[in-house]
Amino acid sequence: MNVLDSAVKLLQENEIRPSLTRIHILAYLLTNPVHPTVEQIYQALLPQIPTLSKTTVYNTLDLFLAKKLVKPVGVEYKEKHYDANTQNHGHFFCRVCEKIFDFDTHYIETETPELKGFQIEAKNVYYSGVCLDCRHKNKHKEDKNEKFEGNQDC
Amino acid sequence: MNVLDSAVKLLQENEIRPSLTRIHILAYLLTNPVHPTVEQIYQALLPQIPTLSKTTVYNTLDLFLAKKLVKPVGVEYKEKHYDANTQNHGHFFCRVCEKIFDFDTHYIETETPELKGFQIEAKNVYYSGVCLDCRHKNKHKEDKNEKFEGNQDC
DNA sequence: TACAATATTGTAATCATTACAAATAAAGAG
DNA sequence: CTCTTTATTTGTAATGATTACAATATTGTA
Repeated sequence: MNVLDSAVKLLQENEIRPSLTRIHILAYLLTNPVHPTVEQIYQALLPQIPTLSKTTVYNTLDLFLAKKLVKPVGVEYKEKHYDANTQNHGHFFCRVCEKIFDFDTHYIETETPELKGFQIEAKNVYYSGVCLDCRHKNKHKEDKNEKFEGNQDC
Repeated sequence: MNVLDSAVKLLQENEIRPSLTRIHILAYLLTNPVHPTVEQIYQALLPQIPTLSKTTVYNTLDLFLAKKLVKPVGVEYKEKHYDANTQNHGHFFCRVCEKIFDFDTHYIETETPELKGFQIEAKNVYYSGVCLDCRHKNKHKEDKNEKFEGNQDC
C-alpha cells in the first residue's frame, strides 16, 4: 500500500473526509518525519497543489491536532515563561488552571542508545494534564461528560 | 539576608552590574517561582518602578538567560513543528544543525511524588545539545575554542 | 566636572499565527 | 441534472509577542 492510500485510510479511520489537500498534507507528514513547520509543508506541497493557501495548512493541522493525528513538537505557550530555578527539573502544565508545577526528575536515569555520541547539554521534561485541585473542583463533571478522559498511553 | 540582598549577590557573582531594575526583576523571579512571563513581571514591578519599560524586561531577561541565571520554561522554537508520530517519544534538538531527532523513552519509568493525584495526559521529553554529525564536523574547533563545552549538569 | 561606558526607554518593525468573510467545491434532495 | 445546503479552501486583514534600533538617562572613573 502506498503512502497516499495509507493517508486516506488514516483520515477515514479518524472521521476526516479525505480531501486532496488533507491527503497530501498527511502523506507529507508520514513520508517526511522531519518534524516540519507550516512553512515547510506549504513550500513542499506548492508544486503539487499550486492553489494551496498557507491558511489551509494551518486549518488542516489544527484539525489533525484536534483528532490527534499529529502532535506538536515542543511545549508551546503563547508567551515565554521564565524560571529562576536553573536546576534540571520537570514541569507539569495544568490545562485547566494553566498553572505550571515543578517536580523533581533526579530519579529519571536514562540510557538513550539513539543518542550515543551526542553532546547532551540540557534535559527537559514536560508533562501536561489536570492538576489535583482542578480534578477535585470538577469531580461532578468528570463522571458525566468526556471533558476529563482517563490517562492515555502514559 | 533578604531577597534584595540575595539578588544583588547573585548578580555580582555572575558579573552583572546590580542596577535597581535588575535587582528587582531577579528578586521578583526568586520570590515568585510561578514561572512568570514578561508581561507578568512588567505588571508586577510597574508600581515600584513607574518608569519601567517592557523592553527593559526583555533585555534584562535576555541578559539573565545568557548568564544562565534563568531558564526558559518549555521548548521554544520560532515556528511550531509537527510530528505524525503520536506515540510518546523524546526529541533531541541540535543547536548547530537545528535538526530534531527522535528517541525512545519507554525505559523512562517515573514515579513522581509531587504529582500524586494529578491526571497526566502527556509526557514530553526534550534534550538539546550537539548531535553526533555536528560534533564530528567541528572536532577541530571543539578542542580549541569555547564553542563546544562539555556536558553540564546532565 | 567631564568623559566614556553602560542601562534604560519608546517607537517602529517583524513575523508566526488567527480571525473572518468570500469563493469554491462537494454532497444530498428533489 | 439542477438546486440547495454544507463543507472546504482561500486571501486579506488583524493580533500579539518579540526584536531592532536610535535616543535618552545613568553610572563609574579620571
